[in-house]
Amino acid sequence: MSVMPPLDFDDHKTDRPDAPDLSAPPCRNCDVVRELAFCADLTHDEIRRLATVRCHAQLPAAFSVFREGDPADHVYSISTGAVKLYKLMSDGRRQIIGFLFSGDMFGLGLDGGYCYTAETLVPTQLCRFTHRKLDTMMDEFPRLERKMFTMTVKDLVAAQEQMLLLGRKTAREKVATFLLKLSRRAAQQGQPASPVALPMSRADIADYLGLTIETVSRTFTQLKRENIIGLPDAGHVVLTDESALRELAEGTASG
Amino acid sequence: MSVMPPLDFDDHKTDRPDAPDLSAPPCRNCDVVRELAFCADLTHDEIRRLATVRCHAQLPAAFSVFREGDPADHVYSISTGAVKLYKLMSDGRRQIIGFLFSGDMFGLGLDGGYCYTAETLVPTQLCRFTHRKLDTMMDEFPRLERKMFTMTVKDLVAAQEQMLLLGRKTAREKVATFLLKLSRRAAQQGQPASPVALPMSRADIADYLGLTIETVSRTFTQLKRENIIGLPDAGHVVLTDESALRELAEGTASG
DNA sequence: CTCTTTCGTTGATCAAGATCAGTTTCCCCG
DNA sequence: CGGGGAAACTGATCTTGATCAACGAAAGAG
Repeated sequence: MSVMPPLDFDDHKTDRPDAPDLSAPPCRNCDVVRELAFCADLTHDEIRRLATVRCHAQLPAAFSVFREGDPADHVYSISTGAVKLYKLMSDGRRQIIGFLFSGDMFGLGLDGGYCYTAETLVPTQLCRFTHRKLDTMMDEFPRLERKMFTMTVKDLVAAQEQMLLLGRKTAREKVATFLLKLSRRAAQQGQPASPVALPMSRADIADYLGLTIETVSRTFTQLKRENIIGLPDAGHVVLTDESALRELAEGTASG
Repeated sequence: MSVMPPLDFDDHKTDRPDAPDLSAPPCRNCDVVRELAFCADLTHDEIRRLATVRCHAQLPAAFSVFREGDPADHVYSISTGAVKLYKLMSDGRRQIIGFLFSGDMFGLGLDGGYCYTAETLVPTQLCRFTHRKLDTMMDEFPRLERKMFTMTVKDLVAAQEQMLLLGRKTAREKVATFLLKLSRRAAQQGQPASPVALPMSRADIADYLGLTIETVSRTFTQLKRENIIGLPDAGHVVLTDESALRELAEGTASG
């Protein structure tokens, strides 16, 4: 169920953190997502200050950024790419907590250890900050704290929405909700809303929706037969009938 | 499934908000939970300032504080009592997002409307603040914002834990996890950890755990037969074998 | 105190989705 | 281009928890 990534956390740690070529340009890679990321709302000077404590990294796909239980020293922001967060039970059951994209932040939590594992889905550029320095920055720049607070509230609202999905929706409703959410997110990022890309595997989708791989697969083909979606290949979905999908997602569907 | 409360929101609004007898003593009712509530960490003077914009209320049981979709004007903090937060689907399916107790805060969210309904479980004393004034206070007292931020991160971590429960745990595991959580929370509030009180109905528990009333009831009696818990009455549970419960909750149990 | 209503428990049956068991498709790599 | 392996798809069967139905017990109204 949970395959080890090609490189482990320690390699990662020793490989790149303070590599000189990465810390040079002040948030150059972030320009594109400035509007969304937690460093939005800051002035040019504030971003320059923030850049002095950040550390940039380019990671390959299927790479573990950190694991559940690791000492929680850093907070991350995604410049480009995609990340999944998940929790594991001792017998291997897995729940994916979220799929994250450009501008998303992760790594916040209680003291004493990350409460989920973070793994890249595709080659990903990350911005990393130590908790300690970020706390200092928040003291200096109230707008930074406010923005991070707001983003955390948004995450909480999304988590509550996901509780409704996991606890009360049927398989069809779960898949429909998932596809719409991905589509909206893609649009928000300036990507096409309809042939929506699925950078994650069927197993990932299943573990995100509280289903099995088989049920996800069956539901996809079922929706395709009903001409609600199209499946040009396993990694892309065409939202042929978005209104049907919306009705399905809310549980308002007839059939 | 969702019965209307005895009094509606408008009654509440017109009945008490700025009633003189409620705004007089500066957080007298909060003294007991000062350590936990979001106004912890503040100096005496800061609390005095905060008290000038707060509004206290005593609500009966089964009272709607606000409903999903209502304009989100206020943030609430529980002085004493218990509250449930839930989301509804159009066909009546319900997901309880959380059970809240003394010191807990609710009402944060996106602009434009509460994304859940808040209803008292028992007679409850609440502290109410307008978003606007609370924002002003946060600007003045960075410690206040920091505390609210921290509490929101905690809520998020709890929500992620609940996603694992809803998506991947069995009925037995769900119930075991729920009882342990309640017990720990009771202990933290200075109440006995073992004959733990269940201020909510079986329907509430079911809608919190993504189960039906019948399954919750059957699981309780099953655990009772196995001498893992005791059920003196419907509203109390004795944690007879806490370690068995812990194993069950983590999915480590043998049987 | 009794009637009524709601809530909780229990039993019988059902069905959505899980599990088990292949088969097909798509990549990746030689 | 062809072979190996992983990922996705599909079919058959099973199981958990849902649904349907009934009953008992506690709580609230008159």
